[in-house]
Amino acid sequence: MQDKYAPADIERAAQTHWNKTGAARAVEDTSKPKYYCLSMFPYPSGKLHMGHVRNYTIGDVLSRFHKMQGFNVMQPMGWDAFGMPAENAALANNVPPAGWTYSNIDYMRKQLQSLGFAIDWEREFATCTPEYYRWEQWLFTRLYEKGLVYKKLGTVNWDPVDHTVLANEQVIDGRGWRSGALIEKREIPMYYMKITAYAEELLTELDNLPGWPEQVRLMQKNWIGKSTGVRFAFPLADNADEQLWVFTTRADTIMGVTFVAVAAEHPLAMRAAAGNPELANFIEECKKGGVAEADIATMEKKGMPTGIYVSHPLTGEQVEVWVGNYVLMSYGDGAVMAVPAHDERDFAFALKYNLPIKQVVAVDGESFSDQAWAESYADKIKGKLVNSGKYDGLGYEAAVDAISADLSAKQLGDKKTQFRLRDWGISRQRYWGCPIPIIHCSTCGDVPVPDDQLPVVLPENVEITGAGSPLAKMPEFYECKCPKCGGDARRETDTMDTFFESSWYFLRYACPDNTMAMVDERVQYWCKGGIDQYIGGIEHAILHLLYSRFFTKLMRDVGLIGDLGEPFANLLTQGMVVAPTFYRDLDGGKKLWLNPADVDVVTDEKGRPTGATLKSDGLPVVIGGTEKMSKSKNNGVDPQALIDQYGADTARLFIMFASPPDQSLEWSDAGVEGAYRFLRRLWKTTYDHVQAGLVDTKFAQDSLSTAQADLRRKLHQTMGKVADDYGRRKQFNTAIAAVMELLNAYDKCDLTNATGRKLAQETLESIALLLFPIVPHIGQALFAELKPGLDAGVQAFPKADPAALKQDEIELMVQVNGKLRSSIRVAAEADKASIEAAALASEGAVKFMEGKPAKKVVVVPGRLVNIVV
RNA sequence: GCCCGGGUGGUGAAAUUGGUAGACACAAGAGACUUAAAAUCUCUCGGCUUAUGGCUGUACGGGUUCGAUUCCCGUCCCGGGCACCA
Repeated sequence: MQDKYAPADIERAAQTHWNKTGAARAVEDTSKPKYYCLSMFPYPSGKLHMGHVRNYTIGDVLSRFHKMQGFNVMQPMGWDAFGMPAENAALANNVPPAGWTYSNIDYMRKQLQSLGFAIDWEREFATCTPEYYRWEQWLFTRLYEKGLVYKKLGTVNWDPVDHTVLANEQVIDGRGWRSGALIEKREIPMYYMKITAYAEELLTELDNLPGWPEQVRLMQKNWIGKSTGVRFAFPLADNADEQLWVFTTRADTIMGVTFVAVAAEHPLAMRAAAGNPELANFIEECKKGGVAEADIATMEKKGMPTGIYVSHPLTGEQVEVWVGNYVLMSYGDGAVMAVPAHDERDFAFALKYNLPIKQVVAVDGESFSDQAWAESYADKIKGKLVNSGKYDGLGYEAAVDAISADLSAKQLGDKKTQFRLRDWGISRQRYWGCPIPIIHCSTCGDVPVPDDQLPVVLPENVEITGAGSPLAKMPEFYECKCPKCGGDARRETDTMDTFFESSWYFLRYACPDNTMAMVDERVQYWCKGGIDQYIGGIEHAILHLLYSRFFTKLMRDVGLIGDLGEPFANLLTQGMVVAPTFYRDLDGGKKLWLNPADVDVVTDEKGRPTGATLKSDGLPVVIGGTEKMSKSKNNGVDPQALIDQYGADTARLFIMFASPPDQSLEWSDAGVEGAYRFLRRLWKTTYDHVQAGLVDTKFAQDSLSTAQADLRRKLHQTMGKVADDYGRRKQFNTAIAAVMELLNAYDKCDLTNATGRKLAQETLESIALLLFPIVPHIGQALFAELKPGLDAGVQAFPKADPAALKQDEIELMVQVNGKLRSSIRVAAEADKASIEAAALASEGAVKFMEGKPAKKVVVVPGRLVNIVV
């Protein structure tokens, strides 16, 4: 055995061994329970970042642990290869997106392999290849025929200078990121997936996902946003045949309506604007800015009257229609009733424009008094109706029932269930994505590309200019014949949202080699009951996970995957790896983001940052917020240096030890040294034992000294704890801490006699196996030294021996009035009365009871005694 | 703005079901070994204090309880998502 821990050597040897034995190869085998362990596949952005290392180490620990527990494990890997960064790189460096992507994949694959993950590389694929995306084109045409894909107008960010559609990320403070031009909203035709048809199932099935974090289920539930309310109409004052429809969850307040607000794009607004230049200007103003909801929701609420009046459906009273910049055309009917007395936003709006405020709900008879009252009252309280004619005195539910019944009788409305969830617009006016398989024919309309003409292959020789859609400038791509009539036609030049690819890749891993079908029966083996563990960033809690659930249901209903309806049985959402951001302001409001590795942070004596300078020029830079590591903020930390210097095991150990997986992790280099030191110490400890000679582990429990029995108890407690931490709690930091404690105890224990050496052998063998899932290379090497010829990865995970766990005497804490005052040692099986007596007699208890009698004594078995005086 | 999380020593964190707050580490300081350095080992390490003890302390303000980092109400701050970043 080498006396020094040499990670480079043992990692190379272990990886060679695993490759040679096909250790990570997954083959269907019905004799064992399967364990499909999936980590979210990476976007090939260039090189691995810390978030990847964290994500894939978690997956690897769970995979290796379950393999040792007897499962047939599959851990695949692939590439989410379409996306904007490839086009950005093309613009910046004049490299073709395909070439850029494939070379990134090659580099990142090597990095993943150097980390020693037990990945079945024979299942690898990239989503940008026709072999992959042809199947989603095929599915798209099936869904189009079923009516689950349809075309309608959608609103996008339009850059009027570059004449191009921008992603929300490319709109910075309302301006285009390259042109600096003020962004406008523009409506263009797009294809939509009818996810709302599955809203109810996507919602109810959340209750059948006990393996998902409550947090994620709640976020999805709120996102789908089922609400029951009333949809009703205001007839137009000058033409009762025409109606303005709205939806409300507060139909009880309908008698308090003092105006109606519509979106700028609403037909009524457009009509009113025709003869009203001022209003037309206002509507134009509403079109300024991007489409991101966060921006719309935080901007100043503005409005303007249209001069159009509608009749209140119950009172016939005239109510004016306003245009409001906060009303979204894409929600419901693009119009809302306004009840300033009972809605915060309406209240603020009414105050600003001097509109009437009419209280119609009261709690405990309180009546509207002043502005402050209304602010605290609005939107919060349901009570009894007042000022509402025949509805006075009714509570919320009775009022909604009565009002909706009256509306229904007049055929002006009814109760309705509404979802916040909107259909999924999938058209992108970009190049590096999957072409939408539709052909536009002037006589036949939109025609899906027939199966025998699939795939529609994305051309790879392309010029990226940043202005307009590249495919729309390539006649050799878009000129085609109509599959129906054979006449000249134009191919769709939009590509699909890249969420399309990531919504089904996990099913394709079961059968990546199938050239005849999207998926096959192997999905039934690997995905039965759902993928056993899915691991990925919490930032995907809503969109990616919801789309994947939706796709699974779509594919089920197309008959592709049997009755599989939910893709992920267990979900672990890892926290973000975050890092500080640094920038310098450039001309035109742009920012130059600087990598933390290139910046020196200046701190005060308390360790608080006071400023930062760029290493290369020593001049100050601005410290931004601490945010998730991302390409756009240039705050990613490259793990490669860490791997090169210390080896994969140290990198894996450190990142697992730094914090529990679901917590966000602020990156810092400090502590890496400690992880390395621990591995070195473990190596040295094992080396010392091996040098003294290997022994067997057969000995009688009662031949151990008290100290040795204590160590052996700790060893077997640690086995239970680590298995529980890996399997149930998924808290790897505490598992590592427990092994560190064990090694500390080992060092302090005298193990020089014959039994002691056997206990040493037992302890070191166990530690190698306990840590194997986290640090497999050193685990493999140490176990092979301790048990020559044996392979750590195929051993059963250590299991605690009940005889070792037995304890005669235990320590209990003694509190007086809830404060810790002393401790007592009692027999493990001592009864309550004798524990109470011992506690009352203890020195600390006597002192702090000050002679007063005990009013009450609480005994918590195995923990403490609390004496109340 | 809305939805979801989080806030514990100088730092990362632990406390699993309401029961010993700070395990395990990092950093720092002191010492041993060494010609010296590195490595290694030992000790100290929340704050205050009249120090073998006592008081206090888990963002802040309240509450429930014999007992609260944990449960409830309110406030502040930080992070994630908000439908075209992935």
